[in-house]
Amino acid sequence: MTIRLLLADDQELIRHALGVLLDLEPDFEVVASVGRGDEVTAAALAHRPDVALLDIDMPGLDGLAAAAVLTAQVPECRVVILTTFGRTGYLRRAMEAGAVGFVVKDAPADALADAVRRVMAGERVVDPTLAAATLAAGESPLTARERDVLIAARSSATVAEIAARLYLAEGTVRNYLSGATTKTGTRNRMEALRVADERGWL
Amino acid sequence: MTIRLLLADDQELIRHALGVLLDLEPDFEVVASVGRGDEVTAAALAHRPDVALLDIDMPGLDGLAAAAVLTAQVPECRVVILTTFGRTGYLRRAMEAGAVGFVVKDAPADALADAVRRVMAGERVVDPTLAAATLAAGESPLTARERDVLIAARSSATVAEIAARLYLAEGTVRNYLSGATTKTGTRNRMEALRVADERGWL
DNA sequence: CCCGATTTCTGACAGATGTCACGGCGAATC
DNA sequence: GATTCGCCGTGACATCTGTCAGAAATCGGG
Repeated sequence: MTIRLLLADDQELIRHALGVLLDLEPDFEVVASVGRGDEVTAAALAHRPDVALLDIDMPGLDGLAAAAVLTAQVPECRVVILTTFGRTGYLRRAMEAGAVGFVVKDAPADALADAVRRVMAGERVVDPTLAAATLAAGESPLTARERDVLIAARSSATVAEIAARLYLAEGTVRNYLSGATTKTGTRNRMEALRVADERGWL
Repeated sequence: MTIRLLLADDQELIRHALGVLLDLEPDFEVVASVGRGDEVTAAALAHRPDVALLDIDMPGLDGLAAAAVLTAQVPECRVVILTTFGRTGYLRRAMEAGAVGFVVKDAPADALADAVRRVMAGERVVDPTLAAATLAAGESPLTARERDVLIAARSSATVAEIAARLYLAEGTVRNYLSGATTKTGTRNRMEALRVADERGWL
């Protein structure tokens, strides 16, 4: 019984190389391969893969959102997130989105095939180094409001804009941003934003 | 006559997948594969590859520096830089470091093998989309001093620290940073730094 | 219902940041 | 030689940003 795979990664060269690598395994077959997050569900419906390997950085729809849609619409397809080590903060959200595996691109060569087989066996698979790092990062210490403000800060450059968008006084916004920078151990809101984002606190 | 290849990329899974992909070509043979920039030269001396494929993001020594060392010490080995689309600003510096090819990971699947063969035939190979983008980004509009200050700003967080390091008045540093933000079309020095870095202006 | 604790929100203040107008210097041009 | 132009360096000014102490609102337990 061969395992049918769907592959999603926006870097075509990488996607193709991974496809070749996986197709070499006698019990694997890559049945679909897409370069955009918003093509994942359609491809899954058309080709009925057993496992979907999704990158996080993709145009259209990111891998986490794609995972959520996919698990809702094609529940028999198991989702494995495959991404860069820097994006490890998304582990928790990936699990909430219904993923059952999380493999980093720094992992040893055979980790991917191994993860696929174990996922098919019903296990959840997470790189142990990664799990430890996530555990160390811990729960988000940010309050709901601090998170809101940080998210708004991502698209709005100035405090006044954020205040206007959230219907807050400027002082309030500055206060939340200050709290966020303290809790992230950074020195300004730009760094706080980056750190919080990396740790999956947004 | 088979073409001997050296592969350098810090993401082991990706490196292995690319290795498998290239080894499938009948006229290619991957003779060395390393995960750090500072291992490139030693591996090249030991295995005498015809072409070295180098990623830019690597620990130890980045791909550009590795390319410079490699072309100096093993001049018969041709260097092809293989990297992410976001790092395209490094094209000029890659060429200055002695690279004869520049392939992005977004390229079509056969672009890499094609690039290797053309490089072996004595051609220089650059993705046309990429060349156009680089041309559009153009020469750096930054003055020498503005570049210095931006580079110092990368490691020092505050204006006072930069001023102390470069023996300038704080006002002067602020002035250069202001110039840099204007020329990059950004709103603060953080963004200016990021943009200038992406475009290879540093 | 009341009390304390937590969260939300605000204005005030000091310090950092970005912009401006200015003078000095060297190279290219007329 | 005089002029023009671009780059380097500086201080002054208005604005933005981060931190603080504390008021109002919310919530859960006694």
